[in-house]
Amino acid sequence: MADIKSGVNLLFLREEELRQGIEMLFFAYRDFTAEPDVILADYGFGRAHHRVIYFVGRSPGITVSDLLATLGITKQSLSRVLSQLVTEGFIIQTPGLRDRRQRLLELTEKGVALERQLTEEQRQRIARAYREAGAEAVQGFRKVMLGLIDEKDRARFPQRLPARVPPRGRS
Amino acid sequence: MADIKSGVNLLFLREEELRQGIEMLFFAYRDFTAEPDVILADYGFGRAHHRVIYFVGRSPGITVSDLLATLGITKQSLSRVLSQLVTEGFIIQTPGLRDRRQRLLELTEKGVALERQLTEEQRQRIARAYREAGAEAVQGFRKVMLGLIDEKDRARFPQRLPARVPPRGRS
DNA sequence: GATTTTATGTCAGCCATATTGACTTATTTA
DNA sequence: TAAATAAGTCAATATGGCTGACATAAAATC
Repeated sequence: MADIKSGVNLLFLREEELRQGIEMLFFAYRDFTAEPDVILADYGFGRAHHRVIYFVGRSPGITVSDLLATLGITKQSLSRVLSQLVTEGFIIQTPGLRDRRQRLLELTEKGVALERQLTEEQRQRIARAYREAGAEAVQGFRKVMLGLIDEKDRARFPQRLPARVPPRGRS
Repeated sequence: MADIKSGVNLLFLREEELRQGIEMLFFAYRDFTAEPDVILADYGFGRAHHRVIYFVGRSPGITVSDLLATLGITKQSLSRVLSQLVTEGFIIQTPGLRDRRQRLLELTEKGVALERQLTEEQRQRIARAYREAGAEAVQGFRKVMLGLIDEKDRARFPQRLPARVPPRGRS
């Protein structure tokens, strides 16, 4: 009887633990995106604009194809948002040197400023959470998060020394 | 010079680490919601339906107000989704006993079955990530995630022994 | 007992973001 | 030269949010 009861209890705890995991992801993502949304509204932009600005800022000179793959949306969806950002001077497109079909994307100064403004609060939120949790907890956080992410995207997260493309490779 | 260089390096690592944090959240959330979406499409439902089914399943007998607060949307937004789920027999509403203005929400058998089907993959994804990362990492993950979540929502995540409302309190 | 507040629901319209499908243009590759 | 690729566009559609205004029933308060 004690065995059964404890077995049930373990199952319950496990179920509860997994559900909490699901919900933590939901609430964290929600709260995490809420703050930039307020700023974006001032510009008449939405969350989609933020994502584009973020990833272009992250990888200056990124191609449209790569950006599409990163965002996981269709080019038609990207089109509106991207052309808006280009028209309003937050992003510039320059033809690729090796392949002139490509249009490499970069933030303008204005774009960099907006990216900073948008991401700053998120950066602070993460920094605070990391600081309060401690280095060991951060390692655990990374480990679990990587396990949650599809295998194909894990390569985006090198443990150390990202060996990234040098900033502003062209020009 | 060594000091400056190492200071810059530290800043760079910190920046890189924070950006990876932002991105892990983005990709984890995206991959996490992708699988249920496929199933939902079979029913003509969207992600919003999933969230309603999930939280009603999580707290049987929840009031509409509480559900709204949990989801963080307006009643007009909830309305479409909820009435669809009620009409199609996934959720039943029963008047509150103490306050007959309330309409307490519960999953039907059909609703429970769908909830299981939808959440099962997510549960497995979390379970796998937890298992592979280990108990210590999971503690770190929880710590950081809680730090990312707005203070007002942290009470949803008791460390142990949730002391939840007994399932099916009424009837 | 009358009035106010609360819980819920509904109608209408608007906006952002995503989708699919079809087609175009320029450039590179085979 | 022909085929494949990178990027863009037009059109139609779906989903999921939003605001505002109004309605009903029940509870709480004066």
